[in-house]
Amino acid sequence: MNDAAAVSGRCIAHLDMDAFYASVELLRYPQLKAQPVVIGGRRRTAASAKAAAATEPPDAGRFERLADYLGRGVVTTATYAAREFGIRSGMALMQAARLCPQAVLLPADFDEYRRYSRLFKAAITAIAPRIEDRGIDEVYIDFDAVPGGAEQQGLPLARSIQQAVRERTGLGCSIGVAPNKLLAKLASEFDKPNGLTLLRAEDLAERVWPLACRKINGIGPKAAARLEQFGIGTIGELAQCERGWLIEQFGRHHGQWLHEVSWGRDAREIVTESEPISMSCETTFERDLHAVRDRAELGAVFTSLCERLAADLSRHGYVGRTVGVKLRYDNFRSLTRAQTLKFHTADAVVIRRTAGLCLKRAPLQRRLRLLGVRMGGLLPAAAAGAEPTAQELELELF
DNA sequence: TCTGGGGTCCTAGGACCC
DNA sequence: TCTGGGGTCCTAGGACCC
Repeated sequence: MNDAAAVSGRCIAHLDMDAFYASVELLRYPQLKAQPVVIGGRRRTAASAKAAAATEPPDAGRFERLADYLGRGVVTTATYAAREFGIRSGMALMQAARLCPQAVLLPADFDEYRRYSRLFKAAITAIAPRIEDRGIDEVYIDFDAVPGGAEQQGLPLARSIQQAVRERTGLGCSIGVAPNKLLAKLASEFDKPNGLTLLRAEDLAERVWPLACRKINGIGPKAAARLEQFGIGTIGELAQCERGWLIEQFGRHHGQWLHEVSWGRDAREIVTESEPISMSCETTFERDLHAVRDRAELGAVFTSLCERLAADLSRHGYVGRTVGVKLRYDNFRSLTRAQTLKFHTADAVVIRRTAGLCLKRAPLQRRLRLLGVRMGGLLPAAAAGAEPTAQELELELF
């Protein structure tokens, strides 16, 4: 059935910024270019960002002199020089520090990354207006929406976008061009950094089948491990499995999907607009807290999470009706509790009250390392019904 | 060597209604 | 008194992604 898409010959690109956060930092601190740089740990506050800008990344930023600072942070990203030492994103900072004590540690500055994110996306849409946002550092681009965009298999258009991004931001990116999103995403990784890769349906056996299944967007560590148990390591090996057998092993939906992607088939459209489903705020404590012994501290954090969430909702113009909490215990096990209200709201007091009721339903004997608050069932505030009366609130919450 | 924060989507079971 | 299905909503957990 996906042959129709293949015949119609869509032309889709996936653009991925090269080592995005690290590259933004190197724009500010070019003297760090050859050095191992790790980004992670505490977020940069407005004050510390100002200090950082004034002082340049100080030698005090080196791991070996920051033992107290590393806390429970993880590596958000690392420059290619740091990766040489085995440092990977997601790794505990403590471990990264052991691998490369002389690395420079920079706190993440998401405001700055978002600013560059807007810049590079604007550079793209000035040339190709139909893009699908896939987070801070990547997009899909509909080449068919650009007159002549699919000519020469999209190569000239991809080049001009790559050039425009560099001129506008000083940053490099890699682009994959293919007949669908699945293949475009794979292709953008083929030649990083500054890559430009065309991948045609007929290249499947030669270029895609040798890759590990894990390379497919949607096959994570768990699925990859299960496939490995059956001796399926590559996408080609996956493609040799019978559809029926995959469905038996992985369920109707997932099994069918595994079969489709192994043959490079993907009919998903470019989605240019979407509304958020949920918003949340969570924090990991510097040390594990106990519900009774650290009651005051925990309560203060809880309230401030609810206030931040309420502010985020209002700032973006949303209300929601399912309030939830998330806990992570000292043994790293997580749990969630949720409650759906009869009305939509973005009110901090209502959120705090409802989240409090959720929290009461969770076991609180163990110490906690993380607390989070979430609002689901979002609706644009303008589209929501009337605020509940005091009486309705009373009924539901008190 | 212990493991961030912000999301989406899927599944499964139970409640409830027709 | 005992019995059907189907549909929708809600909750909880888990996989996955950036």
